[in-house]
Amino acid sequence: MERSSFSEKLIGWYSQNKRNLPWRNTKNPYLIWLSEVILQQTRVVQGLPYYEKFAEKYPTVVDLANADEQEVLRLWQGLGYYSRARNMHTTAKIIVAKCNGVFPNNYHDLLKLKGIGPYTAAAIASFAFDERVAVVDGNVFRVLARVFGIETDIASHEAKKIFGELANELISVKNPSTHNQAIMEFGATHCTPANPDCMFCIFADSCVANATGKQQILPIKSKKVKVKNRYFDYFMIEQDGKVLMRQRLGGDIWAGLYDFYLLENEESLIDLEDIKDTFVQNILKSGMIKSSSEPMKHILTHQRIEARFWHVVANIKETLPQGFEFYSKDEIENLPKPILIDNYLKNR
DNA sequence: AACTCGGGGTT
DNA sequence: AACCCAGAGTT
Repeated sequence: MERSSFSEKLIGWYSQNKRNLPWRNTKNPYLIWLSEVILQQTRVVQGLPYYEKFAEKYPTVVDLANADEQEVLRLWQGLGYYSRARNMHTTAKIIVAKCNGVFPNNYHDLLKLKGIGPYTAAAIASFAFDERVAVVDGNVFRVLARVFGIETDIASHEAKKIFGELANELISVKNPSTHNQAIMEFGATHCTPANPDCMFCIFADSCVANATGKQQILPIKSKKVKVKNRYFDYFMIEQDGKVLMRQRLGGDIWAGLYDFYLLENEESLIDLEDIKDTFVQNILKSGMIKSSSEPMKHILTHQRIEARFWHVVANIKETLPQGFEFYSKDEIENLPKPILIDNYLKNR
């Protein structure tokens, strides 16, 4: 297929079928950046309310830079992949401190920033600054793999190069911004993973997958996530109306978020008679268990967590474990928390 | 190149 | 249950 033909068909389709999304009505690089970070590995419908909240609370990069990290994480709560929020906050501060609050205006410089990888740099550069650089996201992999019959494993190093080069050959010279928007929109709403609408497709005549019936196997992706089982016994320790919590450190899920005292086991939930943790032993000696929840399943992409909550009213005299403090109900409301914790607090 | 980082929707 | 989502950072 001719390069210009591909782009013209795509942009023609887009003009008729595009959704009206708020970040498409701006050239503001900050707002575009915000939307792109939110949409990394996140569906539009899930990210939309977060975009609205962030854009209202932090209208400029300076507002975001001046915010407390905890406040940013709290606003991000429920969206997952919390390093996105922390990196975005870090980058906002750098842009204010080192770039006088002005966004880098090209792919090369954007790529240097924390949390901005090849996709996001291309998105900002093309949408905000009309640079002719192709975005390559999951949608683009799928559309190109099918239309051009590319069977390279998209998880491979090679695929990034092959699909990237093809995407950059195809991208419109005249309107790279709309082209990039269009190919992703086409992948998201027409050339969908499970049931692409090949019957009414602009590429029906030339699409290799349509001709060979390979829509279901393309794109080819080898990587299989291995899921790890984890068992969490959480102790919500209450004293004088306040609850013991701590901020989680890096190196595990939910870095920067707050949760309760946790006993984790590899095989199963804990046996109350068999607790070796001295802090919990002491708590249970001087205090009392007010309730225990049914085991709750919390499914992540690569982990399957079974969690149980013990509500203990305590009378602690010893020093608290490292990092733990008591928080009032109002304070807890403002802490960023994993959805698992938030659900428990709301529903108990 | 492989691994890790969430939560939710779809099939 | 498996897959995917406007991916990126770390090792």
